[in-house]
Amino acid sequence: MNTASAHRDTSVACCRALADDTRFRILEALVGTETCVCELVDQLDVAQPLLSHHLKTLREAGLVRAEKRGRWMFYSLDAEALEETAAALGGLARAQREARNSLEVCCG
Amino acid sequence: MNTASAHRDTSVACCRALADDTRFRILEALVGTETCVCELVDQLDVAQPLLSHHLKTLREAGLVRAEKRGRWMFYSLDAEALEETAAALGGLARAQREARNSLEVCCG
DNA sequence: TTGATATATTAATACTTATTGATATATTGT
DNA sequence: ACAATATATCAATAAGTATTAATATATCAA
Repeated sequence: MNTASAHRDTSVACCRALADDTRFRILEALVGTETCVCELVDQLDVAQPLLSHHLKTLREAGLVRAEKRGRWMFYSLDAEALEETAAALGGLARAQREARNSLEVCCG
Repeated sequence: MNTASAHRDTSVACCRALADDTRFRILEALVGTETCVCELVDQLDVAQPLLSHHLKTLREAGLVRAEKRGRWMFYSLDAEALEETAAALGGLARAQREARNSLEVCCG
């Protein structure tokens, strides 16, 4: 496994975690706040076991962190993973823009 | 449907299209070149019907454009959709960074 | 200790999507 | 017209994932 495909794996994994409406709403709800699951249940109107499941997916993708305090589990957004994914997509876009003048074409 | 959820829909749809290794490799292969399907078959070692299927997914997400010339169909990267998705993710990350000082916590 | 609360896990089901092989359509060259 | 090439579509299957209900685990309050 080379570096390029390792980076691709990371980006694809993050995009997969982001590719669900419920999970994206969770991330939006977590911006700027440490939030427990019961609060998310109220805010997002999603069943608790389903939330735990999606939060696990997000945690495995590195997009959120979890910290247990008392009987609550507090989730927070990890900006770094988001930034890396954004940079990967932005990098592709930029490379495309820069190459636009010298577009190769195959199969003449 | 309000603006916020419409934007979310767009981001989620793009992420879903990006959430597959084969499709991500297609996008990388398309950077700076207009490429036909047969060329992608060679470069990526993916079966032709599968490629057509994934290209359709990417086109529906707005990530690639298709143009028929002769018997070939040329695909190219659409930087705009990538930029919009990158901006959406980057925006979440930035909002999180900016709010870090004043982190709310629920459930005392 | 007992009951209540918060979260995670498990099992079952439904749904979506990736993949493959076969075939249809369109275009070009002979 | 015919054969060859390029691409798309279709049908079938396999694999993955979202969702729900039930249950387990952990913590706190009384």
